[in-house]
Amino acid sequence: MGPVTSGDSLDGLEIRRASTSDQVADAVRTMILRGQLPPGTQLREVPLAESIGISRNTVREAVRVLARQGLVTHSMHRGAVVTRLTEHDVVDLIRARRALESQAIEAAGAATPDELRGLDEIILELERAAIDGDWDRMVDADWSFHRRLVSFLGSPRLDRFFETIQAEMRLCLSILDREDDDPDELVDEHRELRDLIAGGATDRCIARLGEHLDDAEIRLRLIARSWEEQNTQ
Amino acid sequence: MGPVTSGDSLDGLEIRRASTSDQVADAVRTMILRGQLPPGTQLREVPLAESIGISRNTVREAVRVLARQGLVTHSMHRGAVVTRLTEHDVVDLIRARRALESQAIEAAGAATPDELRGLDEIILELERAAIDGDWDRMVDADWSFHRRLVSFLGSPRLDRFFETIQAEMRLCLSILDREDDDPDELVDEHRELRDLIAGGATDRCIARLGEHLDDAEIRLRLIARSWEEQNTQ
DNA sequence: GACGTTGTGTTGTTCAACAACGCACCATCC
DNA sequence: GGATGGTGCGTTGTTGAACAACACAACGTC
Repeated sequence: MGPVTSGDSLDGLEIRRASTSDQVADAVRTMILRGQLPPGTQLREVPLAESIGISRNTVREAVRVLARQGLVTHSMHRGAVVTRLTEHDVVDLIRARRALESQAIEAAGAATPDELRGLDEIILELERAAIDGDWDRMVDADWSFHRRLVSFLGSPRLDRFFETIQAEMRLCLSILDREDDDPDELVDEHRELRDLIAGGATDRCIARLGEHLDDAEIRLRLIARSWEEQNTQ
Repeated sequence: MGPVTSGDSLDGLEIRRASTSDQVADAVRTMILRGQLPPGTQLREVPLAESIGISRNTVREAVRVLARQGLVTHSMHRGAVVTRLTEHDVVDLIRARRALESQAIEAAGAATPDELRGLDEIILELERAAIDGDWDRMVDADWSFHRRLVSFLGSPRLDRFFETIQAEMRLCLSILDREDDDPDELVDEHRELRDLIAGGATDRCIARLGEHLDDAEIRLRLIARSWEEQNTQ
C-alpha cells in the first residue's frame, strides 16, 4: 500500500474521544429526554458523582454543558434543576421553529429531486413505525423530518441550534406523548409537506407547516401552563 | 410605604450575580473580540489562572463556556485555542445570517411604525459615528442594526443564537476592520434597508440584504482563505 | 403576624496531586 | 536520507479534600 494521501477519504476524519464530563452530559441528557428525570428534578452534585463513580468537579462540568443547552436551569448556590418550560418558553421555541423551517422550505424548493430523497426515506420510516404502532419511533422520525428540512439551509450551525430547540421541546413531550393522536394523520401531514416541496408550492407548504405548528403550540402551551399553575400553588 | 405587590414593576427583576468563571469568560471574550487575543492564540490554563489570580478549575469552566460559543476551539489534551475560522465556517455563518435576517425582514414588514423606531435610533447613532469618523462605533451600530432586525422575530433564543454568530464573525473582522470602506456607503445601505421595510417592500429589502451579505462573504472568505494557506505551509 | 437568628445542606472556589496524553527531540536502523 | 521507535517535558484531564459563601427552613422573640 502506498502512503496515505489527501485523496483517501480520510479528510473529514476526526477522532474525538469524549472527555468524561461529556460522556456524563450525554448520559444525563438522554435520561432527561426519556423522561426519567422529569422537569423540576434537582441535580445535586454529590449524589450524582457518587452514583456514577466520578468526581464532583467532573459532574459540575457536565451539568454546565446541559445548562448551556437549556435542558437544566442553573441558579447561583441553588444548584441545577431539570428545566420546566414556561409558556413564554414554548412560544419562543415555536417561533424559532417557524422562522427556521419556513426559510428551510424555501431553500428546499430549489433542491434537486435527488436531495429530496432523504425526506422520502424518513417518511418511509415514519410509515413503518405507524404500522408497527411504535409511537417512539414515530416521534423520532417526525423530528428527523424537520431536522432534514432545516439541513437544506446548508448551515451546520443552524442544524445544531435546531437540535437544541428540539431537545428543549422534548422536555414537554416526554410526558404527554402517546396521547390522543392519530398516527395516520401524522404520516399524511408529512407526506403532504414533502409533496408540496417537490411540486414547487413553497408558499402553500409554508402555510401548511404554519398550521402544523399552531397545533403544536396550543398543546404545548397547555402543558406549560399547567406546570406554572402547579408551581404557583 | 406599603408592602411590595406584584404591580410594582418588579416582575421581571432577576438578580443574577455572575459566578467567577462567568466573569472570567466575559473578560476573555472581550479580549478575544477586541483582537487582543488573535486567532490561533493558545489559552493555557495555568498562566491564565495565575495572571488573573484564580484557580485553575475556575479557568477551565470559563474556557469551556467560550468553547461552547465557538470563540475558542478545544481538543483533548491539546488545550484551547482562539478559533481560527475556516472558509467553510465563513460560508456557514453567512448562510445562517441570511436565513435569520431574511425571515426577520418579513416579520418586520408586519411591525408597527412605533416598533420600527428602534431601527431609526440605531441609524442615527450610525450617522453620528460616521461624522466622528469613529469606525469602532460604526461597526457596533452596524451589528446593533442587524440584531434589532432579528429581534422582530420575537424569539429570545434566536436573538442569543444570532449574537453568538456575530461574535464568531468578529473573529475575522478584528483584523481587517478600518480598511478601504466608505463610511457613507454603510450609512446609506442601512437607511435603504430601513426605508424598504417601512415601505412594505420586503422582497426588495431581502434582495438588498442578500447583496450586502454577498459582499461580506467575499471579503471574509478571503481572510479565512489566507489563514488556511498560512496554516498549511 | 412581622422580624431577626440559628442551623443545615448545598453549591462555589481553591489547592495539591497524579494519570493520561500530545509533541518535539533524539537515537536507531535500514 | 528518510522512516521508525523510544524518551522526556509540558499540558491537560481527573480526583479528593477542604473551606467559604450562600439559600432555605425552622425556631424563637417581640
